Amino acid sequence: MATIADVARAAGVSPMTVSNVINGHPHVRDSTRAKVLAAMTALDYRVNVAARNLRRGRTGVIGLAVPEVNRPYFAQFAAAIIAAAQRRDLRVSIEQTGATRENELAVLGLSRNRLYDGLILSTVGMGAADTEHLKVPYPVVILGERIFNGPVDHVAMPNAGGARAAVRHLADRGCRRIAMLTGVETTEVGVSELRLTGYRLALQDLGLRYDPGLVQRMDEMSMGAAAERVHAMVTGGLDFDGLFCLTDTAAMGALRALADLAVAVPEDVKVIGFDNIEEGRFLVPSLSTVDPDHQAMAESAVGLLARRIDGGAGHEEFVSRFTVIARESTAV
Amino acid sequence: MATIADVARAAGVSPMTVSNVINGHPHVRDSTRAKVLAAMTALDYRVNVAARNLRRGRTGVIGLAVPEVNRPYFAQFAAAIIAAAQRRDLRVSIEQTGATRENELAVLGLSRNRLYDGLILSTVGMGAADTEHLKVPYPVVILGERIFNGPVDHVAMPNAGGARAAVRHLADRGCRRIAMLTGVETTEVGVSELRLTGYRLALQDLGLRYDPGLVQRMDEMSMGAAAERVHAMVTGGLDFDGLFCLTDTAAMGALRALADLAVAVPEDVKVIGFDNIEEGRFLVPSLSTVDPDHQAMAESAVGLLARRIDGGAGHEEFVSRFTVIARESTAV
DNA sequence: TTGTAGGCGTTATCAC
DNA sequence: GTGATAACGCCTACAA
Repeated sequence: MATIADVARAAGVSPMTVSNVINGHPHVRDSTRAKVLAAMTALDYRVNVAARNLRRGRTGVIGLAVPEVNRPYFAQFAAAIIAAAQRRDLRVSIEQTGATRENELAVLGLSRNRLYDGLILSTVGMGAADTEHLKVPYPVVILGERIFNGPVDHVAMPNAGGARAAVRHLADRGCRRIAMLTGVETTEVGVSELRLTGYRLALQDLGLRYDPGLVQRMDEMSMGAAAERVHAMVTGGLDFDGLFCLTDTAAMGALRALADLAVAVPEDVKVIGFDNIEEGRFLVPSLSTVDPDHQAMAESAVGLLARRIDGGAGHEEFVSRFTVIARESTAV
Repeated sequence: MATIADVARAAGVSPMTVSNVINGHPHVRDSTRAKVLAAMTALDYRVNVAARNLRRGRTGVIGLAVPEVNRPYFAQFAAAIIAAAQRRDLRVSIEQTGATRENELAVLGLSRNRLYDGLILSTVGMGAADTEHLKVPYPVVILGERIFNGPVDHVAMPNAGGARAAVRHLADRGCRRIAMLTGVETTEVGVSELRLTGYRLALQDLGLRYDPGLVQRMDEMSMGAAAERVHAMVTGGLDFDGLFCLTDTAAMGALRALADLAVAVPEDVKVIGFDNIEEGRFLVPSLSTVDPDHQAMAESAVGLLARRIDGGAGHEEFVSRFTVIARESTAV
């Protein structure tokens, strides 16, 4: 529990000099530096981050708010964010919002207590009407579509474009009755709606009729819910030969349900997901998907936030590129 | 950026009274409280956490160091920890160690900067020889076996017991040549060794001969590495009818490799994992596993840490119960 | 019930 | 190249 003052006393210098040594200031005589370093070692000195934060007005911590870390996609994203932050000497504190609007707003409020230097917020429940809430006195990067015109940076996925490509991929492999497994209509520009837009655009491209019966909405994007829904679709006699799932996680559930019902994938139904979670490669059959390049998104989110923390102005938007990854679940 | 002083001025009271209102002290006249609250709202006052931390000597943040959040098991665990911490008004900052000894030690050092009130450390790379490093001036809960006699609490999994039960489960279903997919020998009491102990004990119980050739060690516990290794085992002509995988993640890779080689699961080889990750239920075939009750472990880890933060003494150890979950991969 | 004084540990400023 | 001073915003003790 030694303080700078203790070290200064031991080294026979002033606290300020110790501080200068700690912070690598150039104008310190080598012999002085040596004395100070020796004293620091002897006393096992550690900086008190709270005091430094108070003085500097910064915490060195950024917040990351995601629905739940225990979802492969967000886990992957969180891992990438933490790694990117580490490279910039920032620590990451994670908040779980459960994908609800209230919790997303609560996180914005929390951070106003200067807990974090900045916040990366994955918006799922919030909508355009909540733009006001984004007017907070610290940098925010929204992970999601440009829902808001507020004073925030955005890191977006190519939702519509990726979905469009996924559906085209199914059609290229011969599918004509392509179903989509998506979420409930939350906000007009939520992930579900954007990917649904891509789905519809693809159908148009292909000259296929849009059949609302093929669009299946689920309350919750879990493997279990997806499995149940697909089960119901098949036993209910819905006719489809392709299935585009909103997320890979949902696709995992779908694959399981199809296996239960002895519907062969890809022979009877071809399945494609979205996110490229690591697990997809190892499923049986392995899962075709849209890869939105998390790495680039994470790097960009942290980069934008860091720039803003350092006083950068102007609101930027980053949209990652995507790739369609063809695996067994859509093989011909 | 209003401070307590600003609020006090606006409300016509002293800063101390504002502080009392903020912290819910009882002896404040209602009318005074009302005035203060009004001023706080008007000025949009937010406490400065850095200042409060400095004064209180606490940060309200606990560190959670895991190899990587992007591994289903640790993601699940992290989610549970964060939820448990949230219930106690603690925030969780995550560090990724990559399962290396150096990084685990580095995290211990980091936290000495009073960044966290306490630390939950998942030890993988550290061994008994590192006990010294655990002597840090803040509470630590080790997630892992009682490797150390140091001044720390432990939250342990029933590694040996769970492994023993898993192997017995395979034998009960008719397996006689049971292979184990495990990690490299790191520490004498690492997860790999403990579960291997369970494996050997089970063989003894069953009167089966221990065949070192059936114990397959991998450098890295990933799906990809496991798939490769199992591929090599089969194409190399290794004779086995049961496979106990160190983790469910490894088992996912194993299942994939077996499918590639047209080895039927469970008919030709039965497979069981360890961890009960959520995905296991949805694999094809669904994965039998040992469930170590993460929920209880997480709750207990945060509970122990919170108690220590609040000054509790004495080193406790919590070992969770386990259950063997039988699914398709070990069906008869 | 409310207010005053002081210090938590660090660092920016500016003088020497 | 080094150091004195002051301040970051809050809260514990004590006084009124």
